[in-house]
Amino acid sequence: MLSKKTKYGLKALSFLASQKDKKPVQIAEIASHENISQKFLESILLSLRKTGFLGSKKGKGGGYYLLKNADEILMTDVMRVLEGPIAMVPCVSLNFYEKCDDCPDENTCAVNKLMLKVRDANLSVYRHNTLADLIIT
Amino acid sequence: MLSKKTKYGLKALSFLASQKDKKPVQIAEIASHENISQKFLESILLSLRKTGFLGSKKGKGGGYYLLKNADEILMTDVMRVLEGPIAMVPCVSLNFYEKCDDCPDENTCAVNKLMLKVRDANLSVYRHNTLADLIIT
DNA sequence: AATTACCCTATTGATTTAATAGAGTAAACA
DNA sequence: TGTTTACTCTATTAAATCAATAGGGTAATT
Repeated sequence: MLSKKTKYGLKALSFLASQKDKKPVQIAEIASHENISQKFLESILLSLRKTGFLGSKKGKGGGYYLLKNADEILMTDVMRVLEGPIAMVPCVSLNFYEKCDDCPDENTCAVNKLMLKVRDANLSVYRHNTLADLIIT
Repeated sequence: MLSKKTKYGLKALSFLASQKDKKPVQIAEIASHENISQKFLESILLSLRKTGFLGSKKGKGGGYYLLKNADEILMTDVMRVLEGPIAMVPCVSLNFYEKCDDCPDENTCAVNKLMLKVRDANLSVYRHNTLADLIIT
């Protein structure tokens, strides 16, 4: 299951990408437009800022805005920040590899073999989609 | 993340599929060979029996065995029983569809659009792999 | 009849998730 | 310069899910 955090994060990014200009948008406006708990959204936007996707401006007329063009924001990067590893098991993860403690040999592991294919399929989707591809004009 | 239930279930199925004949294998033997808590494995095998993947035999010489050939067991079916819906959000699920209560319109939803592609990619993997494909001789 | 091994229910501890509360801080504008 | 606005941060909590454990019950085989 996709976490609410990821879901809300994607919706917020899409909303920002659909703005005409790159003027800051207030948290409250994003939250109400996308039906998201404002406080929860705050923490999500904060993590997107800390990872370089968003910029923020304080004070009157402040808010959040995209730091790059939507078509330069890859879904692989967004998903890794919001949802974590793309792989379903650590032993097939590119960025978060870990050996399974219960598995004697990855080369003969049925789970490993299947999850490797699943990972590749998912990666392929995320690599070929940018934030711009999610916007429906 | 893949749940332990699914992981263990896949390992147990693979172990059964790798047997020379279709004689019943005891829970204890599967558990020790695959490093799985025996009691936990019991409940998993039980659910696989109730969903028609396994047969069981009681008494001495009893155990679990595959009801079909490994190449007739599709990963889509196995995954749906063990892990649940393949889709990451209910609004793109084929077998477990549900409308998102926070989303006014699926047709313009960025999350929906992306997760539809992800679902198709995953389905494609699971549909083209059977239990036989997981076995490394 | 005794043994073996499956079958079932209930409970628990740990972890994660989603949300809430409340105080703090920095920037803009009059 | 002071006030408003809106982002920033920490802590807490309620709920849900996951993984495992315990223990007794039942059915089939020898």
